[in-house]
Amino acid sequence: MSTDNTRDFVHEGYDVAYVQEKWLPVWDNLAPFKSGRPDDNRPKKYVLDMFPYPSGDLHMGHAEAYALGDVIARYWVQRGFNVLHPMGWDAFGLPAENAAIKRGIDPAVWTYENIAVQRASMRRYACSFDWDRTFNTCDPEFYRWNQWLFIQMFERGLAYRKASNVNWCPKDQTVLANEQVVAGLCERCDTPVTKKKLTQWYFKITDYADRLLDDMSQLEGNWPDKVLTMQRNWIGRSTGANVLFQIEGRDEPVTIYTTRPDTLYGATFFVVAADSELAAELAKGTAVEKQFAEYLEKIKAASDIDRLATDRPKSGVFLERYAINPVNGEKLPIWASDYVLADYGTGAIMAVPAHDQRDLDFARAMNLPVRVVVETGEEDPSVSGIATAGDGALINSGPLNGKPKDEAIAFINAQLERDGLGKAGRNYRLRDWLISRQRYWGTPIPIVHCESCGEVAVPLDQLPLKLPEAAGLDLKPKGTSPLGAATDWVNVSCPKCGKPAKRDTDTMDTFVDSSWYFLRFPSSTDHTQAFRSEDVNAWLPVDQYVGGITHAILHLLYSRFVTKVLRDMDMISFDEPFMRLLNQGMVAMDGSAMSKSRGNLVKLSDELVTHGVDAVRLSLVFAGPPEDDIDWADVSPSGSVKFLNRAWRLSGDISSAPGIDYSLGDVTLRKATHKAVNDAGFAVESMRFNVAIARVMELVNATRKAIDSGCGPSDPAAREAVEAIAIMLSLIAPFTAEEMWERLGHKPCVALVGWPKVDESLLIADALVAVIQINGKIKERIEVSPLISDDQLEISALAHPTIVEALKGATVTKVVTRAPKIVNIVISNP
RNA sequence: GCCCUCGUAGCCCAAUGGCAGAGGCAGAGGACUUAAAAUCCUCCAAGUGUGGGUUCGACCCCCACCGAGGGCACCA
Repeated sequence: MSTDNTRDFVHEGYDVAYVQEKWLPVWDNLAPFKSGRPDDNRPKKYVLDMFPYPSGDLHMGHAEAYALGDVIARYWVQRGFNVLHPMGWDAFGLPAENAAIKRGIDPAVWTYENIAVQRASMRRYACSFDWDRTFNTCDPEFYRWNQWLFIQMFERGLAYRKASNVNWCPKDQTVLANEQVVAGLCERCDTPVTKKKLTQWYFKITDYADRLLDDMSQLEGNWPDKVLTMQRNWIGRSTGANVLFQIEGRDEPVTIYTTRPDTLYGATFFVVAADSELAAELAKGTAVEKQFAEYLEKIKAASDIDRLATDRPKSGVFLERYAINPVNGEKLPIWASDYVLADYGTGAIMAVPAHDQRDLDFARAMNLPVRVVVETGEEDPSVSGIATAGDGALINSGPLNGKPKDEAIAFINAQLERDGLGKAGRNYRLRDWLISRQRYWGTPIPIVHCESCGEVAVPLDQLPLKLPEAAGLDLKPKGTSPLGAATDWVNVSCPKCGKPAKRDTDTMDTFVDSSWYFLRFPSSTDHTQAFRSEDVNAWLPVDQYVGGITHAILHLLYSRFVTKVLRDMDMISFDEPFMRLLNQGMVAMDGSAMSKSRGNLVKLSDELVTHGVDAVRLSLVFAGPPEDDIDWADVSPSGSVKFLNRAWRLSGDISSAPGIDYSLGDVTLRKATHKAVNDAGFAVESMRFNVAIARVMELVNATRKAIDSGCGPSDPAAREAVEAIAIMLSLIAPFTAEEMWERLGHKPCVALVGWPKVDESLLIADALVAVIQINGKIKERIEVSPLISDDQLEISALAHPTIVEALKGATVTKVVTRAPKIVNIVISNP
């Protein structure tokens, strides 16, 4: 027995600490959630919780997510499915490296220590994971397949290196993918991101933009709309046209992208991104070259955050050069400005101030002409200052005059294409995924740079390309990868020609690891390949994915991308990795997110000691809909303790023997049981876990009453009810459920006994109360058979004394009857 | 500025267009107890953010507004 006397539940309840210790070894031994048994004929389901970063022990957020994932996984096990519910660690990344620098130890040591702590906590938290399949991404046996994946990408032209102005986090001293920059700040440390010109590795996710967008139709209704919207916004597809403009004094024309080719006749000037090469070229040798250079310096100094402010006044420099509008030969003055982005489209635009607000703002600031070419019926933009973006008949537009927008676009696109001056095109906001990182604790990029052969992939039989030992390396962030200092590691002979060459010293973004880890679980013990296609195709796609909304774009978009690449390689047979997605809410305290600095941190370990594992799990799941945030101040773990004790006490009251024939039991209680089982199952399948728990609470209350003042403890219905309660509770409160099951005279595991079978005939109530309304207002209630017909109910309603009285002198215009629930009598005069 | 979601007892939350309350927390009273705790029983409370509309009937569907949260926001 426990000697801990700080707990508040010792009184009439069971000893939680003792029960927890009692069952863990039993479960270890029975391994109820092992999913790899070869003779297992059960249908398959794959339930996956996003794997954690091992930054310390588990916290309340983990506790909520894993409690929810567990309800789903355990439910499908009870329903007779062979459930794959694995767990692993997203073990590469900066926190380990930063901790290692601080303490002067190997990041691996810190990482593996934390993994051990988390794993032990997950066991004590009774997570239904299949531990046979676990892995850590920092293990060479995992990351060698990261390297394999990289080489597959490289060989297909989907991994490439280019020089570009990249996002740079000055604090972490590494580059970031676009997805890792949130509102101009580093997603990880909130430091303002700067730009740096670097040659880096990219994955060509833009090749998959259309499929990433279009395949979302498969996810509609099964993923939160919010996430789908965020991904759509992120990909940002637009349709329009690419149009060639000649530049005076330049041989080559310049292509611009526009979504409104119908407004070509309304172009009154031309703008190039000030930080583009084109701008520099056009400015060169002109009288304004110096002015341009000064402007460029000024805008380069401005941070991304400044640039993001939309109400910033427009600025720019007239380059004293001209572009020729291809449809009417007009000379358009060319300006350089920072309101045009160098890396979207071609970095050059035609400006149509009448119908584009940004162009209008610029025109007004620079005193440039405004020409209306779409008759929208709104006020003249040059007067109102508001560009008119709507549809209408084209004017001042030559052959387009009189046409509506869509027709004009089709016409002009065809004409441009015919004349070789342009054609319809699409553009995306999505950029290629920058995967190089200048840090130590990640997967080495398996490329050798050779002066004669260029970029050469490390031969597959030489994988894993292991990280050099951390000992002796300076891991401090300094803007270049620490791997560069590992001379013996860096200097190799070229795999192709054998001449001296150098390894790539960057490591991969850790999102590469998580972009395919879910494929590894079905065959994680196979060390000859990344995954066995037959196993992956048998288990995947993931039936239910559970994790935080923070990965709405990053991890989920990358995973979808890699899945499609592997599909194209014929290695897997599905397009989308995650069929259903649940984003659990956050756990807050007193109205704000928990944090040490706020002083409102609730320690999971403390809560577990005070209330027990089951009560914490129950509290988190019962607190509300899973996707809602939970305020720990609003939930009552001690209330959960009380409820669990109440349920547990029932199991000790039952005086019948196991195996008794339920059909002889009290019908009223049996009906309550079958309704609860039916409704709770439906609620779980609809992810309304809080409602499922309410149904179990109801049944506990009904059973208490039945035992105390109804059919009594020996009635078979009482046993049926309490056994059903134990089984349903096994999804949420596994210790209590197992303890109840044992007290009911059974052997473990309650987790495997199967969801109680619902007898449909017991779902029909004996008698119901039907409501009689007059003009929608309730006048009377009558007890009726659940099988009553509309006609019978209407007759009884109209014959009821109260109704007869109420209808005196009134004209009945209509009677609406919905047996067995309601009769509504519509009268015209009272 | 645009888009999405949500507003139900003191609080957290339920309710296929059909009796607004399932469940819990908090509160009140009672039983048991020498007393307290625990347990058991009973009770209490909103007319669904506001204003319109559709309907025999609206928390639910439609429109507008108010409030909260989230996403997007020089992407041509």
